[in-house]
Amino acid sequence: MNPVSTPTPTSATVGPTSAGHSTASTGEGNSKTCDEALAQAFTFLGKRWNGVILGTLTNGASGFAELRRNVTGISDSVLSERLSELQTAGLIVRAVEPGPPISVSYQLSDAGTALVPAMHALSVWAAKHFPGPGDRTP
Amino acid sequence: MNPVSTPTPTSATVGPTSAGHSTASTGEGNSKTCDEALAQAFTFLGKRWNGVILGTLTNGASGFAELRRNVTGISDSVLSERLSELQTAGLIVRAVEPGPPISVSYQLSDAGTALVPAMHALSVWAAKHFPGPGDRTP
DNA sequence: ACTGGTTGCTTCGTTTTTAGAAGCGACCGG
DNA sequence: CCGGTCGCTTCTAAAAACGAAGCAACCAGT
Repeated sequence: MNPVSTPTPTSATVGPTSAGHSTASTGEGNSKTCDEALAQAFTFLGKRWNGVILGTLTNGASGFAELRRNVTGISDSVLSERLSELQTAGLIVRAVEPGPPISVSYQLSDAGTALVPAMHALSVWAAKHFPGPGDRTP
Repeated sequence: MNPVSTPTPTSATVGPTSAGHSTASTGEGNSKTCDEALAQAFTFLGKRWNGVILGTLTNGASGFAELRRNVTGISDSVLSERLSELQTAGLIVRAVEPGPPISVSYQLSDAGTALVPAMHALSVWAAKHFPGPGDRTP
């Protein structure tokens, strides 16, 4: 399980939550490993920026530069890489408008959109347990 | 926003989902940034291994070595670091049993436990959109 | 007594990932 | 023409993760 490599959707050894590690759950008796599906979810969500990018796209389609501005702190190169990965994984869709000026927009795919309720649950949890950016009283 | 540093719960500049970037949401008109609470959640969940560790601990308390085995693919040093961070953040609790042999166990805190439903939602989503470890048809 | 194993980490060097700046062609407005 | 934006790409530097070795404490077997 090496998430360092681009989470190639083809490999079972992807992400911090690679299926590889999940498959090591032995299956019998001692079943204290992470749920495989959850591990799979964290193939993407456990990778820096993906969660925030997807969260940002819940507001609607955005272009590269717009995302760059709205996902504060992300670099061009990482954003480009993440968008490519998320697209390959089928979580977002990239649409090109060809006529001058050419423009590109990214939006959540059906799969990405299906993730929104879970993301909302995370948001609700965080709002409760991280009351303020500087308030650490979980 | 530098998640590279240990997500010190005191700082507003933590994680890929630092409050710093969320606060840059400008607040008026163009509100397409990620929800601040969600960004905060990804301070931890967007960091390699945290989601899987927390997911693993939903099965109940575990020792270090047990976690090491059950979170397949994680290294000792990263596990140690992550446990420390998650404890500092109040998501897990470390309990020491002193009498020979000394043993240490980690379990979800109240805040960590409160995260379980959201994690479950993620798991359900992933099971639907990633049907199999090697099956990439979201 | 010694050996080998487990536990719960720590340390250190290596590899991978992320960050950050600069760059490019296309397009637009002044 | 210039300067700006867009949508990236490229390259170097910094940070994170990896992987192996190490340590003290403890236990069981010979």
